[in-house]
Amino acid sequence: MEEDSNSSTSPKGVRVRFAPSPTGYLHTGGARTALFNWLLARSRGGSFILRIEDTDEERSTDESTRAILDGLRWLGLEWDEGPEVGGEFGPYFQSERKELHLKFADQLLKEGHAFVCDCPKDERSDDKAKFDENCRERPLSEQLKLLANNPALPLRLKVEMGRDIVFQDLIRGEVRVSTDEIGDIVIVKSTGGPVYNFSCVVDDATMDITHVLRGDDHLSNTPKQLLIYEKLGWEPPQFAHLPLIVGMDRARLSKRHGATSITAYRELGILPEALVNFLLLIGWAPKDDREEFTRDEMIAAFSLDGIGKSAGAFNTEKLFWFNGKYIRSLSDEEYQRQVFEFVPREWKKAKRDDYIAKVVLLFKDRLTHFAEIEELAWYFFRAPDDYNEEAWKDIMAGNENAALVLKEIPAALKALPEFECERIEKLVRSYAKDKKLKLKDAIQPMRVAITGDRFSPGFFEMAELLGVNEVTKRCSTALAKLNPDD
RNA sequence: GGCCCCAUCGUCUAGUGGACUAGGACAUCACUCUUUCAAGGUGAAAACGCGGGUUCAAUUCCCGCUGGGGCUACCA
Repeated sequence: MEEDSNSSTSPKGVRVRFAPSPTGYLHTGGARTALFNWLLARSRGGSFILRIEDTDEERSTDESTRAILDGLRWLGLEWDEGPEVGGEFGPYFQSERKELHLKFADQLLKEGHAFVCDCPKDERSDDKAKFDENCRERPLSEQLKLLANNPALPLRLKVEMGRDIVFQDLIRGEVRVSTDEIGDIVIVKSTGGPVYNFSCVVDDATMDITHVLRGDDHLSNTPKQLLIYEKLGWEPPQFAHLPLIVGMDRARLSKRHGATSITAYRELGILPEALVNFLLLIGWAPKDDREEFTRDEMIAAFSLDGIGKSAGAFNTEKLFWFNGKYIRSLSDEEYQRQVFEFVPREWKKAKRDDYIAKVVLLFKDRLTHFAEIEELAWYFFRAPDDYNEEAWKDIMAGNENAALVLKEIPAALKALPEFECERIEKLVRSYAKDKKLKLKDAIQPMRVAITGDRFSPGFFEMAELLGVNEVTKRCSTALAKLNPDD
């Protein structure tokens, strides 16, 4: 693929847009499209424009608009023009541009490129090339009369049959479609509202958009839009169609593949940097083997020729891996601050913040996302009320030293002048040595007693945090279960 | 159904007409570190969908098939 540096790129640089319809939350595919647009603008010193396509009054909601703006900001994809920031090409809500769209539709009608169509609604849908020529060839005066009598009539574009519409897609290469497949497309609905493809063209053109970078699902819209540009006598922008993001089963991304909205990842405790880095690598690859990119690095490395043609699967495991990396790269303070948002309310009620801060730090390299903290660290806030069956069998019931360890070590720990990590370690190590036990055999029973299972952060740090009373209490609870007769 | 698009390890991908014994990453497995689990380190296993061409040579170019996907609205 050639980098285009040709005539259609205006001297002020590229102008790209992300144009979501506010009918739901910002979803994964949309976020990736926004990211690539943003990257193209930033890497070429151009502008990234946000336009909200809210012409579907039934489905558009303010709440969705809110969610989309929030989502983009959270991802760090700031727009140069659009809602809340303004710009000289506004308004940036498509619904507010209706008059403009209709003005150009009217122009097309007057120029004979469009016509009032009174064919029954479903008659044209099947065979586009065959239809009643009546309405198409009617003189303008008659059409206007028709419209005056019945305003609920759509406007169609007059499309010559048997023509090939050809364009160079920056990602796909040459795309060719026959007008036989297109037909006389509707540009204004019988409700009087402009149709998506028409609004889109008018907006892109009047907003001076140079590159339309959008999902593959729009590929078949492009020839239709090109026809509209042609009839309007406008120079079309460059087009680039991004391959879609699919689920691991290659089907369209949907709820059953897990989270699809950006908000959901935010709520799981995914860092925006991780999500962006991950999204970047679906459909785009750098010239080298790098995988981790800061914003500046990705801006520097990005170019359209690194974009592939085939759909990519959204692999949540890799996202989690990226996120773990990004979590570990946070400073301790920043990590604590962020994970604190995910700490359950009961923990905050039960324990002081500095205790919680120390606890969460023990899990910094164990988390793949912040929301995991609850299921990993709960035993720092309450004693286990049961023990994992396997763990109990292997480590407690199946270990003749368990009872001894659970009785003697806590007793010794109580005698410590200061219940602190290094002293605990020293004591436990020398105890194990005296009894000719492996350190593991001394520690694992206590770990099970404390956590209910065989995994946890380092024992000595954990013990220090819990305090001598809690440690001895949990050990004797376990001991009581192990030796019910005592 | 019609039209269109796509096709390298399970997944994201690199790559080229001969340097490919096809590279990297996630996941997997093993080893290592180690008080367990992680994290870290080392290593292993793992792919050019099939069939025809073109060519001295094809994963790379062409055609067909198969598979997957998209579009097929007076939705956006």
